[in-house]
Amino acid sequence: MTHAAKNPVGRPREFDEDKVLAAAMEVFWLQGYDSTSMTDLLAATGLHKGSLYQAFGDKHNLFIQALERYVDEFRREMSVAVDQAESGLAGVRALMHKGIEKGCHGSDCNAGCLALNTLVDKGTADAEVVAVLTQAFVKRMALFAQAVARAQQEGSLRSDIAPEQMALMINVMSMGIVAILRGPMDEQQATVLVEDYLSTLKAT
Amino acid sequence: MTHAAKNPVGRPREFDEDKVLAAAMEVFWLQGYDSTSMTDLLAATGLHKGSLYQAFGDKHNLFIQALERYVDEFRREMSVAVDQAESGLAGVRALMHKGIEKGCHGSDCNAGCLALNTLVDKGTADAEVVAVLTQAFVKRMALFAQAVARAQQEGSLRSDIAPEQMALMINVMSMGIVAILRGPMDEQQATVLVEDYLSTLKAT
DNA sequence: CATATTTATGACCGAACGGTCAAGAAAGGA
DNA sequence: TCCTTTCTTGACCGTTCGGTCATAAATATG
Repeated sequence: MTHAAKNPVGRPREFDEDKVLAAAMEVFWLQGYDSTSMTDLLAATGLHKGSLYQAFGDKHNLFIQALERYVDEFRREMSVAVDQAESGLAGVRALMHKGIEKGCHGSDCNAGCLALNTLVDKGTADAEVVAVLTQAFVKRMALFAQAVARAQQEGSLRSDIAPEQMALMINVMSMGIVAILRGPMDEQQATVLVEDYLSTLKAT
Repeated sequence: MTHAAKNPVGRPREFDEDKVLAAAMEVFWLQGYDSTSMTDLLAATGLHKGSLYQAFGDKHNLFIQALERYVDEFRREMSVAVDQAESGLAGVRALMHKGIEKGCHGSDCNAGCLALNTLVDKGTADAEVVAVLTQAFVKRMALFAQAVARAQQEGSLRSDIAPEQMALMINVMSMGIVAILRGPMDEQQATVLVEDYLSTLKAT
């Protein structure tokens, strides 16, 4: 029975919840969960301690919300990219490029992917994180599988591997690329790698 | 001028340095650097605070040594695996399997790879970590490239991609697999994925 | 205006952190 | 035996951590 009240009683918020969440997400993204202190978050959001806790709960809660925001935004971007593609193959390529682009976020261009960073960092230890990430993974897989299936129907990708399986493979390769972007590989090399990889998937 | 003295002056160590390092490595592996407290390390090693600090320096120093131990051991295992292989293709397969096996270490079978975990966690922020990991990466690449080159010469892997580039690609795929082993994928699925992937690399 | 309700502010808290160090114990050398 | 050196033990330290809460301020309602 919680309908959004238009004129809520009490002192109104002085901050934009989503802007705060975006700022928190950014910090978690760049620094990781453990390395991000409440002090960092307060500085980034501009809020004071009480306000942050009252609005978002504790640090872990805030992180979960920031992570959800991230995966939603990411999926939306990927969805747009694949929808704009003029072919299945172009869609697959766009998805992989979007991942690289996302991983090359920020000034140092090696922040990586918050979802992947979190997965590798926390593994299966954190149940709430697992829930968010698995759901995100399923949706992401659907995007990949759809693009792959289309490309196979168009005859541009080989058909000797089931679309779901190929989608998984491509997804995993994407994750590998994004992971290594954190270290010894740059964006350009990653792009080359994508093309090399796609060449192994093309129909003969 | 530091030749190892056979009868060093002073009270002798009561612990095996390498055993302690192995224990510390294990904890860092399972929990990650930030989530591992000195208390955890003391419990795992059985040492007391002063001894640990006196023998290994501070936490970061201990971690670097543990990481070095890890990558050395890993590389040795990979080297053995590839040397035992009866063909180039078998070597490549063995390398990928070794990575999975390593990633499925421990009871929960999802500890991942300490090197990869560290790369994703720290990125380029920690200079000493970067140094260790880049050197390890180079050596690892050499192993992969050698196996790939052999397989290409034997005609079992396609030759339209330069061995170094294909080695990089395989390496990245391996990393992706190990990364996702931390989450929604199990060892068996990973093995299937390896075969699917190798099928895309085989010479036609 | 009075009251109820919500938010803003920042002082404050206990716990845990990484790290230090003084005192005692165990060895070799003189 | 006594001294020097190294290692062991664990008490101790200052800092930072995540988190709480009392108070003040701002709005809607009556």
